[in-house]
Amino acid sequence: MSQLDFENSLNDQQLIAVNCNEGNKLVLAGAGSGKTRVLTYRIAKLIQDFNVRPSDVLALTFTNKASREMKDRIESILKISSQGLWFGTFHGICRRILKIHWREAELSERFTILDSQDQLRLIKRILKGNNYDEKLYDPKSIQSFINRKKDNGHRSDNISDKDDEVYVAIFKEYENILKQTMSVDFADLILKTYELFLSHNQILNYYIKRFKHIMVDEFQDTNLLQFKLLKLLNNDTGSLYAVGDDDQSIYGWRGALSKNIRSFTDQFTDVEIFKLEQNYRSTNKILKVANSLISHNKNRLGKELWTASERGETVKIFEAYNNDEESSFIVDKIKMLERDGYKKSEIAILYRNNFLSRRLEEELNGRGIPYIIYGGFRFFERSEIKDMIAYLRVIVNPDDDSAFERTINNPPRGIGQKTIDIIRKFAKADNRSLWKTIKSFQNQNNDEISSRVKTSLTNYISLIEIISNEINDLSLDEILVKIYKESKLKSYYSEQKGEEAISKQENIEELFITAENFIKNNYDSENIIDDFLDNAALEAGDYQSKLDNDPVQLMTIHSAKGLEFPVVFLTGLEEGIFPNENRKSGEDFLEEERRLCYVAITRAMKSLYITFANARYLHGSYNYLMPSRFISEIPDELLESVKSDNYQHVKSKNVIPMRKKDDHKHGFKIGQRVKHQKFGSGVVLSYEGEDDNLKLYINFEDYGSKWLVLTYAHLEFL
DNA sequence: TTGTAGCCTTTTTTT
DNA sequence: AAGGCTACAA
Repeated sequence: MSQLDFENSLNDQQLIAVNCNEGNKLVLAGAGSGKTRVLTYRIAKLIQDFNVRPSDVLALTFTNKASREMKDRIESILKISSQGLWFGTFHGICRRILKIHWREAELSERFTILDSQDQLRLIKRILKGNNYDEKLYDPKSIQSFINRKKDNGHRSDNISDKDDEVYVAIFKEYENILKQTMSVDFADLILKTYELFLSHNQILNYYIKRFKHIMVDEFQDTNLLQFKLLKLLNNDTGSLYAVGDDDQSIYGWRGALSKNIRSFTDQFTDVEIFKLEQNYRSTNKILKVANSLISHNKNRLGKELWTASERGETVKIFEAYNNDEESSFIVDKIKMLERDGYKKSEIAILYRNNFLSRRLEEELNGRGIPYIIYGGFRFFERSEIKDMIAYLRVIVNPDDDSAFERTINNPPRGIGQKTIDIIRKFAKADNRSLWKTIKSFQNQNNDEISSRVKTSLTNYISLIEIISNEINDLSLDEILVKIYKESKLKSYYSEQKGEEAISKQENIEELFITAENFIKNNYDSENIIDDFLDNAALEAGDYQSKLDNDPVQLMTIHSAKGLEFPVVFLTGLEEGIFPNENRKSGEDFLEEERRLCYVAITRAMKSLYITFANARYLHGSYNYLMPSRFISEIPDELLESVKSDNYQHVKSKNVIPMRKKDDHKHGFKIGQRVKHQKFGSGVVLSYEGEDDNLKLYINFEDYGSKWLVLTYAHLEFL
């Protein structure tokens, strides 16, 4: 075994954190301080010098990308195999455990994983089935209610009496259906594993013994249940090695508790804490920008990153007229950076939400620059792919109602809403799945179902059964090809004209290739179909415009966490978009947005461009927007304002000039203070429409942000 | 009853 | 821009 040179690969602080004895450790590590480096070298240290077997180690992350990244790094520094070492996301690892102990977990061997889309559909169906008004009971808030409960370890029979009765009733029915249809949702993967451990001591003990060393990256992202799970596995005898940074906590909306970092010392025994405050990633100037921004947050454990690296270039800020100008500026710069010797894959474009990528994609496409999008319009979320996957799901598990409903009349085969409602009614009455219900129609007369529909149902049943029977003789990709043909989806799409149908067909062809690759990469899989399905639910699949080995990297800030790039473009810095104001804007929420911005800034190693646009197409219409408050929270002297004309770099004191076009014929400006009879005083954030239809978006001090029609609002301009 | 064209609403972030 | 919903034709 070749000896690793720990001394020369790590600085003093890092070395202490890597060389420590076994036991519970907490590494508080700032952005770019070599967090993942420490984690990977620690694993190497355990295996090399502490004689720990790889199979004694469990390495947990939050995103699939982070997990792959860690695995790659470990395998490149460890010259020995990491075989037996479990890498994965919390969800992925729990799925693996549940697949092994499905019987004890009271699951079916081939349970289905519902993604959030499936979950939402199911909730809508329950609402409809009970005649609840969707306006009164918003499906999305019910979805987050259920998820929040489960993330905190509660099921519907274990709920506080403060909760809305209807919500609880829907939660109950929801759980019932999951059970009936042998499905689990994302939260279930964790919760079922937790419950399995609580109810089966011998299983828990096995894993306590097995995972003597548990490593957790991004510890600030753990939720209550994940924390409890770690505590169970730790059992006061194991060693948990957690790495985290409260300033990078950006999953509060998903139930993550950054205070888990603080609870760590109380809840685990003899915790030793290490701090890594030296940043190796970014230049001094980038770091200063990051530090000045995050200092506006009150709720921090407190730490100041420093760096010994060069001062570097000043962070650039670009004010675009609209999103067209923003994207063409970025592509201009990319071409320039390429001439300067940067590889395209060293350049990342980051944005707050996925739809902001669209205009950027167009521009990149139009000007022949290859790119890859991580997440975003996910491959496995495309409707035609979901359709194909749904067929595969029905074949594996016909009781999977969500997949059944997706496939029963797709392509149209004469089974409409009415029929489906009838099937549902019987299914609910008999407490069984939709599939079992239509099977029972075959051998009994039912006057609610016409003979024509009955034939259609029988055809559907035999379609599924015929493919099921051949499942053992065919490979995964052959099964998919067969589904495509036999389901008539193939002829359905090819009869349609238009670009959309063509692109759908192409995507399905792509799915066949994905399946082939999946077989190659998982040759040791015991059940390739199940693994493929779970992979489709748990892993989104990245989308690449065309195959190229040097693409520009596009992703949301959330998925950029943990990564670094020599050049970063941080786009869409406008009020309403970033900070995003879709949810109620409490102080906590704003701080999380600010941390998100901090994460974005600290991804950059050498140069950082921040861009914002005065106007942008949003939801189909043209909107005027204010620059993000985050820009004004960064001291002017740390930013250099650049013009789209490449050669004219103008240093400006006033980074956010008042724009001429804000002066509107109605006599108000964006940023103008106004007074309303009922809502009191506020500030104009943006406007839309003209003349009598002119609507103002006003942020009232006491009532929050509202759209008001100018003609009716009787506003007083102050 | 089903299929579909066109209207209406609605968009955070990930597993 | 895309999905859901409604109204209407077949």
